[in-house]
Amino acid sequence: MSVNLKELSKKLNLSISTVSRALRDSSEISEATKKRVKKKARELNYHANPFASNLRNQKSKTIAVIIPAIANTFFSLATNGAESFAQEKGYHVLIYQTHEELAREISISKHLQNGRVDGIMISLTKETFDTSHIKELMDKGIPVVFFDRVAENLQVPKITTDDFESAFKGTEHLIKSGCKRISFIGISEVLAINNNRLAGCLAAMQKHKIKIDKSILITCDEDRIKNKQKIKKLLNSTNRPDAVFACVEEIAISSYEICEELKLNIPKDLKIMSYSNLNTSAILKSALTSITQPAYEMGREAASELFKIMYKKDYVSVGSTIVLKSSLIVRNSTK
Amino acid sequence: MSVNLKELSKKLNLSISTVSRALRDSSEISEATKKRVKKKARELNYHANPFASNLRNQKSKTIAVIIPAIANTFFSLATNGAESFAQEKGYHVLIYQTHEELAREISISKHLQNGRVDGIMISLTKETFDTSHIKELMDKGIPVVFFDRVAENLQVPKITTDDFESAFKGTEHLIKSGCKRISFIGISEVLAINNNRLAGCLAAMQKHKIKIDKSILITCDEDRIKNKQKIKKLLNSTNRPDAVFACVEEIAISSYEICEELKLNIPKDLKIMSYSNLNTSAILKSALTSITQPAYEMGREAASELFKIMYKKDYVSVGSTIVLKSSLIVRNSTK
DNA sequence: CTGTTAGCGCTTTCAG
DNA sequence: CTGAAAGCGCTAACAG
Repeated sequence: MSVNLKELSKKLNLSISTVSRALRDSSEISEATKKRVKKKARELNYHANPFASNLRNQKSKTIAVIIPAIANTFFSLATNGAESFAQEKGYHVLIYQTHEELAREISISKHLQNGRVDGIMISLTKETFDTSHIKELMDKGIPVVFFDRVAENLQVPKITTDDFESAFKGTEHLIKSGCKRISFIGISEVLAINNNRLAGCLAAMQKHKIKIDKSILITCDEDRIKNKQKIKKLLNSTNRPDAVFACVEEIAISSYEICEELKLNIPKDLKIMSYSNLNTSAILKSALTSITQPAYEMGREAASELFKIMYKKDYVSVGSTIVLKSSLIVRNSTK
Repeated sequence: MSVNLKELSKKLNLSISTVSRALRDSSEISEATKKRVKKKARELNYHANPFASNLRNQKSKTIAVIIPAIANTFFSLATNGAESFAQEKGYHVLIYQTHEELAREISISKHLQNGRVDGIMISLTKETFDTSHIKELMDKGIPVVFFDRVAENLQVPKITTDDFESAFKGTEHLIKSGCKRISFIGISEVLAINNNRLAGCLAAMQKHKIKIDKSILITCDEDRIKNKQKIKKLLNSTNRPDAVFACVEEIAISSYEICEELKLNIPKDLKIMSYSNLNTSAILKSALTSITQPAYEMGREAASELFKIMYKKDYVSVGSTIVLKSSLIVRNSTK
């Protein structure tokens, strides 16, 4: 169907190897032939078969991005950054969603052991307590980089934001706005981001001598319906918190929706502070106060780190961590 | 590095071809050997090299999704649908962003002529007036499907929503809420979605005898800054419209932000109606009224159509169009 | 500077 | 039911 090197070389009365070299600007080919070859290639609309090259070179010029969900502001921004970086480098990006299921994360990891990609960027699921599937990839020599949802026990570059610090500041902001009973709603008991954010939140409360009530530090799970019920129970109780610190956007939105149902006035009855990137639009700003992660930059940074280790011949990954700064965006009406 | 068929067959004292067949459940292999082979393969953690298979089979089990931007509610939802469908079928998804630039769309198309993917799903850029690059792909025998931003002159399956009808209904809603001076803010003069939405909007105005002022039917372009200025000028003028019909979410958000700057009260001073999928969150609902497209379903539907034509041996694509229904979500405070 | 040749790892006739 | 061998299209070592 498509024209290949053999045909092309025949038309040019040159050997296959000469043509191959000419097309890849090898220094051992004269300028004259290079020009002639390239012209003909364009004429015949020649495009190298990537599988043949990949097979020969043992590399694919492709990276994988594994994320819980693409339809999520943070992850789609990060994917944007990663894809943009990769495109600049002439690389292709395969995308895989785990839908927050460890089983899928494992299955995808297994699939990628075959060398289909030269490197992997991953943000773990809520459920990922064990990372031996990632370890296996590394053992096969496939470069891996974590971003945002990292596993701390693996020797892999990690790109995160300053979760503890930002949560600390965010909570201080709530306290300064007069909140005395702050609830933390998390997404996982195994994810570092969750635990760091919780720790930052608690530290701020401790510093300002706010009583910590463990019964209003809750964790959601996979079940959306149950989560809503949990949050509803929390917000509908007689000694309801006066603020919610939502670990992620998704939870902030659920909380917001429940406030509407319960006719609670935000921010009078309840303040919502959340990690969220929706506030790139003015719209969310008017509804809650948020901690925004530099998501696009994280994607680019992660890709950039990945390329660094991909380019190394004998790749020995180190567990360095790059921490980017989040920023606190204060709700309009609170300022 | 990785174990291959040769090694595996050596360990089993079988020929390469027998092992290959056993692994792919060929009927000409005895159950006993199949079992033995598969067990060993698992033991040795064997994974077929995809490039070798691809080269041999001339197919990649990979599709490409080409979109203007991934960090966009509609496109990320659609990508979610496409990726989910592909994952179910055991296919991989390559993602490419055009960033609304025709030049990139062309460059990506050229890259994909080499057979890296078995099929392509694409949503065009704002600038795409000419689609010969897509035609070239089709001529190379690569199945293509359009979704949302389609080119009407090509014989390709197209998945769209009922743009005219929904815009008509959305505009009627504005009119019934008392609007008398409605502005349409578009994104392109070549995209069918833009023109169909505009047509629907105008038709509703005509039906209800609302005066159409061409000076407030405007089109944005690539320049974000200029766009904001245009919209600001529109909303700051003495005979400002009492409603804006935003062709896409992006424009609705800009309009919203400008209202804040100008201290315009939404929806009292200005109503905003928009195509938007942000309203999956309660948050946007409280700010504007929107027409929501079934984005996830569109992604799945487009993937599904793509697979249909990919599976056909001698693929002759027809220009069938599948139209999905959008829904009008009315702003809370207006109900 | 150009050509010949040997694979990359897999699938698939064709023989047995 | 199993094995030998050719070849997918490209690259790179080796020769000239």
